[in-house]
Amino acid sequence: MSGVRAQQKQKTRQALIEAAFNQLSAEHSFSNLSLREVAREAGIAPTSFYRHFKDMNELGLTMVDEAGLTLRQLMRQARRRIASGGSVIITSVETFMEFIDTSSNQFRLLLRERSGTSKAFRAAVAREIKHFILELAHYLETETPCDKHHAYMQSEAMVTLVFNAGAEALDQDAQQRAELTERLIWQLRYIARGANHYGAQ
Amino acid sequence: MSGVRAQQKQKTRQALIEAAFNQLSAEHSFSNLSLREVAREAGIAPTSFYRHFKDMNELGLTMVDEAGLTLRQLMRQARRRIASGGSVIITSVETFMEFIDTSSNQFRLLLRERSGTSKAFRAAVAREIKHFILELAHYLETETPCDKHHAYMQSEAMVTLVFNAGAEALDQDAQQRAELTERLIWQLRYIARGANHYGAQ
DNA sequence: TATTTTAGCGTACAACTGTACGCTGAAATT
DNA sequence: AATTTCAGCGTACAGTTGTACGCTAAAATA
Repeated sequence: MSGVRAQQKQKTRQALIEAAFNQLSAEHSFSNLSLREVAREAGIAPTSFYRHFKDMNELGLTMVDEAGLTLRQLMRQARRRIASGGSVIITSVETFMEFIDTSSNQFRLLLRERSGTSKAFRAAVAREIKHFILELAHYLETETPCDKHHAYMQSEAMVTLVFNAGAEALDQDAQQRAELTERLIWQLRYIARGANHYGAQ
Repeated sequence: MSGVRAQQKQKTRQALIEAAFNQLSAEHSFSNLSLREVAREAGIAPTSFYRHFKDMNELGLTMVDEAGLTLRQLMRQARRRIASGGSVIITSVETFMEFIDTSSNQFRLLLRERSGTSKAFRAAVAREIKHFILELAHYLETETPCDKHHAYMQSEAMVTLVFNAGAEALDQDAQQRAELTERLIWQLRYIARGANHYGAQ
């Protein structure tokens, strides 16, 4: 097992995924990508693409999974920072902004396919975001005086705002981002305050 | 002035715009549209398209303007309902959900191009949304005990949540929408509460 | 060692795209 | 009435797309 052959296959499969991510940008979305372009950048013949994916859709879903994984790893790291004494809101926001900065194409994929033309894509992204919401909701439920239902709604609102701020940040310079982040933090405070008021148990 | 000729030109121009809107759907975004398909549906030859728009981009920007106009008109109507004694939050949310229901393709355009591949599109959509935020912020500033800066942040957060809920509603049935709307209303209450606390003057 | 499996290639093709170019007939202008 | 303007058309072309098909060489298996 894991012979030379399977190893090489895995390698070009990954090359395809990376080629696709590389071609994403502010001006290029996944649905604009062509199978041929991706294959070209990955250094294989167009027809060899099919040895790895049934079609571009399958590649895309794999990419969504990968982006979700990256995000989850980053947030796990954030939780560690929080556990060792950081502010929840500020640490989470900082971590998310880091994700947007260092993995902007992965974020762009999630952002765009969330409202894209493939139901499967939309569902996949929604699933990733839901993970997120549930994790945060769990935290809020155990660490703040907020009942389960309100914790969920609070979490949902917060994740929505953070995600959206991330989208805006993509087009902004450092100065604008700083202002955006500051507003975002206030807005998260509003929600925390309101939820703790209505949802106190 | 307004001769037979100019009138006919205006008519086919509108036919192009409507053809393009008709071709938008859950599975078809603006960037998937082809000039030829749009021209075909509008009943003109592909090359005649250029008599009306420089390219598809110009058509798209016109469509964004039109969608923004529709939305603004709807919200003006909502303000009238509020003035005659309705709840601000509930009336606004209901009006927005109505927009999504009756003009789903116009909403889809705004939703997708907000994070699309054309900077001009993104800016155009951002402008429409900013209108919205400023209007609501003005209302909050005059009608609630909240200073200017906090009124703006509150408004921004609220519009973001409403817009995002609209996006989710697109894929949902009546039952799910009702639940979503209920959550949304709670979330808006959180924000109102929190903003009034931190921003009270 | 002999056989089977398979990642990757090259060729080929039909479908579609945007758009350049020149024509036409009717409306508008003179 | 003579002239100009111009919305819309048809033809044409080069470029790109996805993918069907059959081949090859090397790795895996027997």
